[in-house]
Amino acid sequence: MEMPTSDFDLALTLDSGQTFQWTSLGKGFLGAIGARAVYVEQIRDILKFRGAPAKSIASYFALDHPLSEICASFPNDAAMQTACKFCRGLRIMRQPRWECLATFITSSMKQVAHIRQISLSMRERFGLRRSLGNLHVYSYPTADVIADLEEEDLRNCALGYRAKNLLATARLITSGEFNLDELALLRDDDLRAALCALPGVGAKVANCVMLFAYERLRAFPIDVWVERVLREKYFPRRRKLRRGELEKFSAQHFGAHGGYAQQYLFHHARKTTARRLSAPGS
DNA sequence: CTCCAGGGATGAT
DNA sequence: ATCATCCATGGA
Repeated sequence: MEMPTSDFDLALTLDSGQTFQWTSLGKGFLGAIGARAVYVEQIRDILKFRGAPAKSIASYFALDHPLSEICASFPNDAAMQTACKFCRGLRIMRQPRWECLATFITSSMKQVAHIRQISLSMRERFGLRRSLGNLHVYSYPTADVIADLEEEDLRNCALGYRAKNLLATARLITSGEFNLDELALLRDDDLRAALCALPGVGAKVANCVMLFAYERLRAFPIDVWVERVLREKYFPRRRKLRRGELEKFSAQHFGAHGGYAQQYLFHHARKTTARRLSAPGS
């Protein structure tokens, strides 16, 4: 099957650090949407896909987001405009709630490559094997499945100290004490506070989950990369600057689609900041 | 080898 | 409220 798209860059979107499961295969990507194995491939403005209905694909990749309007709402400063140009076609996807929450609990103090490794390891060990022809992927393990594991099972997936938090959160959800779907009714501040009550969830992870799984496009996660960008580009000569000031500034400066702005700043910084190379001539 | 990563919880100012 | 420290792991 195939469908037309506009203002969409599949490879860019999948490489922007919001999801950690898709693997490059041939000209496209293989992954899972919920519990379905899916293959997607983009040729110019045509999106070819197998494994899920068009409606599901379009929703997952948020092809309905008015990207040109969103970009037009960004502040007209140099850093933002540079990032915006660099990220043309990058969309904030609609991810399943538990999958997104759990993945970002495991993301603490981990590089994107590590999060990906943890995520894939958990899928292979505890997820459901799903096939698409002769291709195979694994769904993300449900909260119920994880709740029945031991901490060591998760540590074997390289979660380290994060294992305890993920296990505790899974058990809160499985017990019915905490319902991720009911939270969708809450306004942003209440949703954030509710998520922060979960073990292993602080402001940053809560904002990621709000942005990537609750479609709260104003949520502005501040990780080490985004904090660097804010300090260097928006507050150059201010050595002492409180964290709270950065949060206040970003909430008012980037506006109703601050989450998109944040994602563009994040991805641009991560892809253009040269890693320190070892001493030349060695 | 060293450095650092899409941080959070805890306890001390 | 803000800061210091600890927590595990492995790619670069």
